[in-house]
Amino acid sequence: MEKKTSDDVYNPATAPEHWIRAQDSLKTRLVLGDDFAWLLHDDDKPELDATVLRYVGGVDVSYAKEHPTAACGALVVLDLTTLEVVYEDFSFVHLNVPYVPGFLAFREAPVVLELLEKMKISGHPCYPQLLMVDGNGVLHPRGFGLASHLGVLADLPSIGIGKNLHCIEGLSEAGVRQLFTAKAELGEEYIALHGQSGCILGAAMVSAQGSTKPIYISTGHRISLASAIRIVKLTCKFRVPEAIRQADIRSRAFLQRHLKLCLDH
DNA sequence: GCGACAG
DNA sequence: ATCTTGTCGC
Repeated sequence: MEKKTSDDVYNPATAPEHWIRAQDSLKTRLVLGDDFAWLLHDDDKPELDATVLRYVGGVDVSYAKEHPTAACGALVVLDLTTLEVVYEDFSFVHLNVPYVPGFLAFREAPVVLELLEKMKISGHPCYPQLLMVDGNGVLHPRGFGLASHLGVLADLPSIGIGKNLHCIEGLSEAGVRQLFTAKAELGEEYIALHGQSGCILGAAMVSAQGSTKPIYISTGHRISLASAIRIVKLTCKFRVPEAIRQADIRSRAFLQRHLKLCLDH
């Protein structure tokens, strides 16, 4: 039988302080600069034997309104040369942990880590060299959002993508809009997000032609913001980078299929 | 005190 | 996050 661990039980009275300690502990392992062996395809590459980034992972978790505890985690892998999906896997689970702003990882990370571990031990040749995450990295109240959490625990370079701004350190959508109108004439396609302390937390970028709403990019783990921005540009067919977009679309479809099958039985 | 708050 | 058809525009 399944054994309940402390992770399975959500105690609203103790969870916040427990979670903060866990985030602070994991954060000691966070690497903010480029720390990977591969190159980007458009890099100058004098080393002919160097590996080029090819397999980009995307993860997401979907939910169904009528079943509040039901969730579907998805892991997809894209071939960067074609932006086609070369691997997909899903996991239907029941979540006991609620969404609490600032603590998304405690709800969504376990199912994603399970999918990554399953692929890794299978020895699949397309195991991702980089992970793109639906949620922020260091653009987070304690500098350790879902993308950083997953990057550290999976020991993978990771990029955080927010579709909405998590307003911390005085950041606001209105402020971002103003910066964009000011920088638009300079041909800048993204703007740096400066915290009150002056450090750069991430970037806002208008990633698609017809879109005015930016996405919010931040370092997850083992990658610089500059490299993260380059990779996001390489993977955006639409506003949301393709790896995350495919994980989102396919996890939603899988969840609906799964729920429909449950009704028949 | 009040509102805001990644997914 | 979740639900959802048509419809406006290039």
